Amino acid sequence: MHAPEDAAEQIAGLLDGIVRRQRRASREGFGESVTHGQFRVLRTLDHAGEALRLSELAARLGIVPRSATSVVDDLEAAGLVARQPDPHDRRATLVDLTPDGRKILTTLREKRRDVMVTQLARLTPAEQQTLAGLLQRLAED
Amino acid sequence: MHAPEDAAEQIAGLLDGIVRRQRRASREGFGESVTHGQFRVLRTLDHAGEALRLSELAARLGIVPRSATSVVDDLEAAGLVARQPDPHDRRATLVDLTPDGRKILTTLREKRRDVMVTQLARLTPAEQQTLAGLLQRLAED
DNA sequence: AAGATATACTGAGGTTAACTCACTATGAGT
DNA sequence: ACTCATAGTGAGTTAACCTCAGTATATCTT
Repeated sequence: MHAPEDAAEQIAGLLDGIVRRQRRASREGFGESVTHGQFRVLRTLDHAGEALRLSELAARLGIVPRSATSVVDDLEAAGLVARQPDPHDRRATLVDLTPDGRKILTTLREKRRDVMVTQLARLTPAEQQTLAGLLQRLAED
Repeated sequence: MHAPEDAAEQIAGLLDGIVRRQRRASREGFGESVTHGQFRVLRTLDHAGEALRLSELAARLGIVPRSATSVVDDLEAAGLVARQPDPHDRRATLVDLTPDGRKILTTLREKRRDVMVTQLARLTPAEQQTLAGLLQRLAED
């Protein structure tokens, strides 16, 4: 009747479904404040711990620079990041979190954590550990 | 400097990144033929093993019925699914795979499997098993 | 010191995959 | 017969990407 799925397909499907639901939940959780894409930028900048070139930011996000421009535009308009010229290269722009951006990131992280925690509660801490480890290896470039 | 991420956030980030890359890869693999959303419809219909009402299809995909209408429109235009009136309810429409749809699904599955297999090769079969099990539990409704 | 080539960003415009709101047709409950 | 709910769709919007072309600046070559 219908073809069987092997392990690879099954995992692909599961990942897809989980992320889909997770993303919807955080969209609702974030409300008006910030989109998922904007959140990713904030998170990346915070993780970097310093101002990043727009192109470097794009690379870390896995998107093309042109796409990063737009997200940064919106975040800048909202006052959550700031652009400044790169002193070493007048073509480049450095992007950094503003204090407001840093503040909101903390809130968003908590909200997202709440969402995940509900789902993750089905696993024991040890299992979560295992999962994180396996995913880490899948995620390696 | 930057706030620490706990396990939940870390897992959320990893899932997000993996799916992002996986989706890009299958977009390239699928080429012109079929989009990811269309693939999901084909897969769901095949998995159901029978014609589904549009609303039921939407529910299984986790999208609102209106969104399913559009995807089905495109698939129908491509001859991969067919709509037929539900004999028991004249408001409803049943959607089913056509032979062409079934055929293309097989091809796409293989392509997607190829993509996943590359990534998954970093894990042993036993680890894949473990991962599938953990994800399964996360995915439960 | 020019000239060619490469890099950094952005304007314009397109696609996918969702969404809401409002409408029509039909079914079900009182 | 009237009301209310359900099934699908037209119209229009949003987020998150993309490509292609253009301008400004940097770097390399001769």
